[in-house]
Amino acid sequence: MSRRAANRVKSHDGLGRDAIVQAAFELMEKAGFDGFNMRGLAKELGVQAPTIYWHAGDKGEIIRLMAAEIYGEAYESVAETGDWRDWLLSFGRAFRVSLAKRKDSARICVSASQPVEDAPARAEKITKALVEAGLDRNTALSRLAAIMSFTLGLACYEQSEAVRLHLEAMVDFDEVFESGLQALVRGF
Amino acid sequence: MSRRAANRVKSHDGLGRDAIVQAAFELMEKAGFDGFNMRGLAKELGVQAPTIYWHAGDKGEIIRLMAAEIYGEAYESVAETGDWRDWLLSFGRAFRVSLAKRKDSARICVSASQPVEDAPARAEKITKALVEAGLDRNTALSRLAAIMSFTLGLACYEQSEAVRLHLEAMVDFDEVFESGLQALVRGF
DNA sequence: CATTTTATATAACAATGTTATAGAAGGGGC
DNA sequence: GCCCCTTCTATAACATTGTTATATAAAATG
Repeated sequence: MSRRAANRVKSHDGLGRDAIVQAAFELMEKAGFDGFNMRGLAKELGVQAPTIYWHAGDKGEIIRLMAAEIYGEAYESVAETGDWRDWLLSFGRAFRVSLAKRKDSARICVSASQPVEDAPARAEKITKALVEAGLDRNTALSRLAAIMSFTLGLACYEQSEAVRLHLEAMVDFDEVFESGLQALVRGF
Repeated sequence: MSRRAANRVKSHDGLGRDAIVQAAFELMEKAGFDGFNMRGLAKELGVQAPTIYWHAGDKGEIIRLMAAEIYGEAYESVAETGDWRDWLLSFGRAFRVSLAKRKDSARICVSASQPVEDAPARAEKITKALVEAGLDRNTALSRLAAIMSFTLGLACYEQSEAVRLHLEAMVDFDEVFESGLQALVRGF
């Protein structure tokens, strides 16, 4: 285990995974996705760039940790309810709120691809809830994927400066989201 | 106009904008989004990297041209019909087909943000068709945005290697798309 | 106190986007 | 024919950035 720091929980000083991810979000807020780099993140942490590699993996891993936090917050704040339609509505809104909180969150999620290690377990939890609420497993997964796709895709457009500049005068993204979400769930 | 080659239509030899964009798609096929770089594109064109800048601006511009082609093909192949629901279904499917044709097309679209110069005009055309089919302008824009968001978002997940590895055994993306698309349009 | 582990900095490398600059190739004007 | 201007291309080089190598300080451990 020469240099992998994979399952470190917390280092004895302030430079743990959590601190790095938090600093990463702060840098993302200031610099945006394109201006996000390892030296900037190091400066945010008051440290030199290579130090980060000791605690977290590479840049891709950090992006993945950020995506994990975005998805994690959505999974955690989903309202528990018996109706699968309410589950889907609640999760869609929670995902949107989590995305809206962070600058360039959509590009983080798209670049990260995999929401990191515990994502399957979390997706499994919500899928299970949908199954208990009456959907068969395949349908549950399909509809959850649709809700997530719609929410993520809209955030992509919303966070794209050029698109926003052209559309935000004409459409209200919150209205597009809410009506689209309801249409999707109603249509299922 | 010292160095902007913005409105060049075609150079007298083979190295025009179209050739560059075509080569860009070929390189994207081989190398993927992460392996896509200017030197590789130059090699694809049998030329040195700086030459590209004379014809086609910077890397961002090339990504934008690629996105423009993806969107353009979708706009062109949409079936003309009187019913706004059929318009939306047709456009969603056309967009999906255009995305599916090219490797990492979703990331191209997300990175490009702006579908390039003539995109507003094209979006205007389809919006107009929806209005003529009975929707008010605001609703037309909102629903079109929803269809595009869903289609793009699903492609993001589908083209994400890690997500696909975990989900493709459990869900059929074509089925997720088709059922989601129909649910959206039905729910409107 | 010696040694191993933990944590950081400095230096450096490779890849990549981009610019500066020089020069070839061809076409008009004298 | 010669000059010059536009058009295009290559070479060289620079800045940024992700990442690794390596030395070393600090802390724990025996």
